[in-house]
Amino acid sequence: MEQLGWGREEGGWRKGPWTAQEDKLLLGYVRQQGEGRWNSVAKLTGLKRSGKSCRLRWVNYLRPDLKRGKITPQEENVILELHALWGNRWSTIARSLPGRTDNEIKNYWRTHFKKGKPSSKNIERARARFLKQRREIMQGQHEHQHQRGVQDDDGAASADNTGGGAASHHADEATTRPAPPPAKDDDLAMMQDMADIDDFLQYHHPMSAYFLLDGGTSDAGSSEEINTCGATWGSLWNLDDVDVVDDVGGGGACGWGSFALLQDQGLAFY
DNA sequence: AAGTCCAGCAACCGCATCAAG
DNA sequence: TCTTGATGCGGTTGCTGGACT
Repeated sequence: MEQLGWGREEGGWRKGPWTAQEDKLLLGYVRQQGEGRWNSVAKLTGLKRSGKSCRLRWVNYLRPDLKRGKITPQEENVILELHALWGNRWSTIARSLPGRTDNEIKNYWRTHFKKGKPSSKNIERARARFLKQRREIMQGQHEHQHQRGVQDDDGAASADNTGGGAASHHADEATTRPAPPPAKDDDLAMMQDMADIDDFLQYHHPMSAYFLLDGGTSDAGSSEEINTCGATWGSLWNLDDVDVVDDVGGGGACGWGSFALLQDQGLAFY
């Protein structure tokens, strides 16, 4: 049944499901020309698809680094928590899940959570919990730096081994990490929270913050890495009370014990 | 076996943003 | 500065296949 021209040509452009032949043409184009300039795909390949359609097909289906298969529970946790922070910013969330597309995550959310679960209460709780932890850690670090005082003045490099190292790391990642969600509405307080969270994660938890396992070049899709990251997010978010936090790291270093542990395991994060 | 319902997924649409001219 | 085209993003729609009656 053909509704709304589904599977037909409209205005010179084909619409509807892609055929294997069309996929082949598009793949060939990307191999030769690289991503981008989608509007020239039709000219160069004879494909009767709009640039938009080509881009979408590539991003959501043909990209070689896409991770197939069901969303894992760990990924689901990440989706839940990031959605609690960012709302429907699917592309931002997707950047934290290598091999997953915004469309996939959006669909997953709609089918699994849209119908009232988890409750917005839980989302709020997760966010509040995180912000609380963040404040404590920031405070702890501030005190730590204060104690060190100016005695480190001669060694900016030495400072870089702690916070500075993270800072340089931070700078390096600036080009690849997801950009902080842009202000789109007037909920400035929330946006401030989100920006804080973003910066905070970047500094203090660069690995799990966005994993930043470059979907295009790394083996990010391996379930092992995903699971590991998920576990870290679990430790980040599932600290149901601050007692646990205190047990791990004496306040300031809370929860990040798992981070060190993962690094000890020789896992490469960047 | 046939019909219905619904979850999951693929794809389209409209709008926003950005860069080049 | 304005216009225009390309690209990105989020919302929505439509198809498919499996589960259920």
